[in-house]
Order: sequence, then C-alpha cells, then structure tokens
Amino acid sequence: MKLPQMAVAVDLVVLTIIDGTLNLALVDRGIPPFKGSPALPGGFVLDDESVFDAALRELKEETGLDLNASHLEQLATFGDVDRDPRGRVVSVAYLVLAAELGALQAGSDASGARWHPIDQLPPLAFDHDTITAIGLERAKAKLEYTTIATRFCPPPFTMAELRSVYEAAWGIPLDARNFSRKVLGSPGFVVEDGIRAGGRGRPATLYRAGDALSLHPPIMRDPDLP
Amino acid sequence: MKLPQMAVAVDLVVLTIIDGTLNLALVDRGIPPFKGSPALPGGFVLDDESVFDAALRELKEETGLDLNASHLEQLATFGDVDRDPRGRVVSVAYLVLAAELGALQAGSDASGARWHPIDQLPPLAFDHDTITAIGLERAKAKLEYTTIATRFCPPPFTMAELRSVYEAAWGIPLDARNFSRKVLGSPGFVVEDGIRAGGRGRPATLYRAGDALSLHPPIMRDPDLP
DNA sequence: CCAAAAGTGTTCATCGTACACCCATGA
DNA sequence: TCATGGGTGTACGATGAACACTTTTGG
Repeated sequence: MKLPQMAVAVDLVVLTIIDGTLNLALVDRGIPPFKGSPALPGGFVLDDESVFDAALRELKEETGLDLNASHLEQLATFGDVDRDPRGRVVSVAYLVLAAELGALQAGSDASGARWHPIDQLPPLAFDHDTITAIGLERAKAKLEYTTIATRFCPPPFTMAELRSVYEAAWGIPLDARNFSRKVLGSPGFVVEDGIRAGGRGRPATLYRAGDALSLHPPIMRDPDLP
Repeated sequence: MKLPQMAVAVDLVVLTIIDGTLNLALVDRGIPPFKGSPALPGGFVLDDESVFDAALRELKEETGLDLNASHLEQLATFGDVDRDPRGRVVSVAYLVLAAELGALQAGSDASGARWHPIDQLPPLAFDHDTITAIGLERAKAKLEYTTIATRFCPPPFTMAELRSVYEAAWGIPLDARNFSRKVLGSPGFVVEDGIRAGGRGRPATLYRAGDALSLHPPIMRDPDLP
C-alpha cells in the first residue's frame, strides 16, 4: 500500500506577562504565503527530528527563546485539508509560558518578532487565530489546577508577582491575603528563597517554583467569566 | 524549499463499560509490522480527508462503531522519529467514549476486534501502550469536570448506571445519595426521561444527557488515588 | 411482611471569602 | 509618623461526607 505523504509543521503559542497583561509572541512572515502578515512562530518538522524537537528548534530560531523541554506543552493538532494554501500541511501546536522580559529576536524566515497584548491582536495568518484562542483558554484553565503560573515569573518572585499572573490571565482582582494562604497551603507550589527589601513598603518574601505540578484543591475562578 | 514529507496516522483509544469495568477496543493486526499483535484501531490519513474525518472513518472501518463527531476528542500527537518501523509516521490519537454494548466488527486490516478489560491489557503494538495510558488518565480526569460520563450510558439511563461509570473508572465506591444530589444540582448535566419499573426494588427515575458540557463545581476524586 | 433499590433530611467538619487587624519599611 | 505594601486572625456562609430514615416496588 502506498502511504499518502504530507508535510508536518509545528506552531507555537508563546505567552508572557508584560506590565500586568498577557502578551503573545508574533512574527511577521518574511516569505509567502501571507508574506508580511503576523503569524505564530513555527515551521516544518524535519525528517530526522521528533515533532517535539522541531518545536524547541523553531522556538529558538524564530524568537531567540532558549527554554528547556518542561516549558513546552502540546496543545492540539490541526489537520484540515485546506488549512495551508501550499498544500497538505498538518500542524501540531504547542503552548509555551515564558518568563522572559526582553525583546524577541527574529529569525531567518521572519522579518520581525515581537510581543503583542492579547486583547488587541491583529488577524493572523493561516488558522493561527483559532490556535491562539485555544492556547489562551488552555493557559487560563491550567492556572486553576496546575502550578504553571510560576513559569511566568522570573525567579525569585514575590507573592504579589505570582498573584498578578492570575489577575492578568483572568482579568479579575484577587484578594492578596487569601491568595497567599492558598498558595502556601498547597505543598510544593512554591518554596521560600530570601527576602526582597528596597521597595516602598514592608519587604516581601521571595519564592521560587516548587516541585509540585498539580494543585489539589484547585484555585478556582468563577464559572461565568470570559 | 523542499518540504519533508511524512505519513500521518490516527489511533483510537475507544473505551466503554462492560459489567462495571472499563474496557478498551483492540484489534489484532492482520498485516505487518506487529502482525498478530493486539493494537489500537487506527490507520493512515488520506490526502483528501481531514485528520478528524480519518479518525471517524477508521473507527467505523475497524470496529463497526458509527458514532457522531461529538464523541471523538483529540488526545495528543505522537511524533517520535522511530515510533513506526515502516518509516516516519506521525500519529494523532483520539479518545472515544462509547455506550455500545455489542461485540465489535473487525475490518479489512484486522483479523479480529474485541473489547478488553483495561486492568489486564496485553502488550500492544507500536507505542500504543503509552497512548492507551494517556487516554485512560484523560478519561478519568475528565469525569471530574465535564459531563462525559453520560457518553458511557445508553439513554435512557438510571442514576445508578451513571454512578457506576464513575465507580468503574475511579475504582472506588461512591455514596449513591450524595452522588445523585451532586448530579441533579449541576444544571444541564442530565434531564429526566421517564421511570423504569420492573426491577427488584423501587422504580428508578430515568435520565438522558443534558446540554451542559462542563461541571462547576467539579465532582472530585481524592488526589492520592491511582 | 421482608428484602432491595431509590430517594430525602440532618448533622458535622471543612473550605472559601470577606475583612478587621498587625508588621516592617521608606520618605 | 504616615503612607505603602506584606502578612495573620477570625467570623460566617457554602459545600461535601456520612448516615439515619422514608418511599416504592417484587417476592
């Protein structure tokens, strides 16, 4: 039997928090199709690399971010027949939560790379709007029952910084005192790591990510929210 | 630029409940590689069909199950270089929760198809053990915060039948009275649909699936369970 | 009448939330 | 000593678990 062959690509939904709002990494496409349009970082999987390795490689090539494997999480695979005008391309999307604060470095296939606030995104190339929406919803949902919020915070971080991740993602204010208790009451969520003085008020305890991955009980947002 | 081409496959983790235990659909491979070994139903995506449509088609071809689209949920994509001895094959796995009770019908590529209890599975072909484990964990987890349990129950079903889904998946007994209240207290989880007399005791109210998809609050299992 | 299955009411501990209050620093 | 931000104590309503009790059928 002759097997149908097709191209396999990876697309990356890379999120970070800048000035209290969620931002998405976008590149400007330097080659057709959609030349000049903003798009998610990504590219084709090569013959001799796993899909996951392709995601790591493209992340570094197109944005300059050099993260370790634990920061990449597979989102979903998009396999409609017509999703790419060049022909049959199946794309595996990954979600990346970055603590980086610096500017992005564009790669060879892109004429530019930058962070963009998620509440005023331009239309993106291909089906990247859909992929982005799914990535955002996944990130918001995972804050509830995993410790991924720590990935947004460059260590060491204060409790207020960790809280601002939830507030930025969910768009609602949280009670600082109860939030602190919930986090500290979840074993392995964070571990203490010094004290930061020099601010205006009382010095804050510093933390870094603990070894726990999931939260029981979860930190829940209201069901009827965007 | 010449794009690397590869084959794309779908694999199906199809679960149902038989006599109070979770069962997985397996086929015996009728062609090499792994000829004669049990494997998940699945096959290659054709040039003119979406990955999703390929999953629907293979499900019907290899097991005889003709389900509608809402019963299929994408699980994950497996893209290691060496996962298939025939060459480079990227596989998209789907999770299917079936209420069917009848025997499975093997298709052309398989010499047999049957249900198999998940607590005594044989070693499977390719990386299908891994795929199965991920599918099982996903199904167990989704019982907590979605209404997918109703997919296991041929409508109309009793509250006891719905409860047995949770008990089979989680392996623990649940309090029938509190369970009933939790389900009925979740708007849209189930709707009444008659009464079933003829059993040994008091007739049970019958239900069918409501229109709600997610549960707030979730029905939680203990964090420290298998 | 008894066993079995379905469903209701009640109690009690636990958890989330709201908020008053205390602590430590810089200006 | 005051403004600012960090952290603790506590009261109250909501939720979940356990279980006694009632209802409705078949034998």
